[in-house]
Amino acid sequence: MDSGARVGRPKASSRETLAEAACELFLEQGFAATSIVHITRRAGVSRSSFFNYFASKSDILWSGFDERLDVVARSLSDGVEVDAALRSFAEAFAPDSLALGIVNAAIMGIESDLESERARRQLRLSGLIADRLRAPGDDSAAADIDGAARAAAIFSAVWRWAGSGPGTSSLPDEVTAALALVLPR
Amino acid sequence: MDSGARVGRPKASSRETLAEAACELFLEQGFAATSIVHITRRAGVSRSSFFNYFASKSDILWSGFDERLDVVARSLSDGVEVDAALRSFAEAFAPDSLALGIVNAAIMGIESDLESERARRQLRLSGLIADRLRAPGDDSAAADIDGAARAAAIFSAVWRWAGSGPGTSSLPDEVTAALALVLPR
DNA sequence: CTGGAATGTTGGAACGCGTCCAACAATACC
DNA sequence: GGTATTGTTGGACGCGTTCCAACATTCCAG
Repeated sequence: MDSGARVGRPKASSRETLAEAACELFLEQGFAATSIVHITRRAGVSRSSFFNYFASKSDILWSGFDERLDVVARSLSDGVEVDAALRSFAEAFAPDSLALGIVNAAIMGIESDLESERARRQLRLSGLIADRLRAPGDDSAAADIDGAARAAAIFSAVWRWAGSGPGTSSLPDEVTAALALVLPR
Repeated sequence: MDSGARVGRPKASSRETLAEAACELFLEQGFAATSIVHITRRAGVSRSSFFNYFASKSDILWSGFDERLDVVARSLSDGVEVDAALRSFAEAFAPDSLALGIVNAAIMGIESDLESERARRQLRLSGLIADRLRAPGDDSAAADIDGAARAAAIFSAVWRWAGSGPGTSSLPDEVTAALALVLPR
């Protein structure tokens, strides 16, 4: 558990610096019109450095979410109960760039990008849950369907929570409410 | 119902020609390693012409599927019953580039692309169904969840059908079986 | 103090996708 | 033959993304 860097050249930037610069620009000129050069210029680093911090442009919005999703993936493959794993996802998720993007999707002009990226993650979560739910010897689509329903509940909750402005509602509450709507088999 | 072109320069190619050339190359060298220039060269046209036939590279695989999905979208917004609309989707869907891609996903190296593109469409269908299902005055996540479950059933059926090799199973049967697994509310 | 070893930054090249456009080619109709 | 129509072509452009070699900054061991 190293708290500070010990050796080597210290970082000249950080994810936060870049994400902040990026979000400002997204709000000012939109996502598509903001190039990576733009972002790095405002953050005071070179274009090459960007990819030391984010794997792609959309990663700026999704990296926090993805970290949480990775934790859920591990929990699920470690045998944690599905609903427990999903609820723990909600508890540790803080308002971040993604929430900002959801609220200001129209201003940033990212409705379509947001949908694509959401879709990928929702399907991923769906598959993770289905794998955990699949009964041995049952190769039917039942697990896929249940997984999709639960994943949809989670994402619907996140969107509702982000859309109503952070603080107005609690994500764990939204998740619990949505999961309660999933029909038990 | 115009059967033949009347006026103007006749087409030098066709979607089929391009799709065939593309699929051959995808099988030979993989999807990522096959550039659009590659495809058009084999098809005997110029690179510019490609975009007269397909909107993107992945469109080669998905255009047939998307056409069917557009029909479903229209049916749903025209008031057709959800299950009827979904079943009619299955009836008119023929083995095409997409089915080929699903079966040979590993050879083509498109597992990840296939997942992304599938995710987008599945979420789209999910939303279409949810909009049709949403009861007036109910702004809960219930419709989203039901939509996701049904969309998952459809896509699960398509994948099973394509994966088992066309001819082995019938897509309408797969769809009916999968829809039967969706729990009624 | 000196010289690695470790870590990070930088600029540039390269590639492919997707968009746009003006020039050109082939067809049907008058 | 002229002309409107439809399609093709080549080229240019911007962007995201990958790769890499050169360089900079820090720590630590001798």
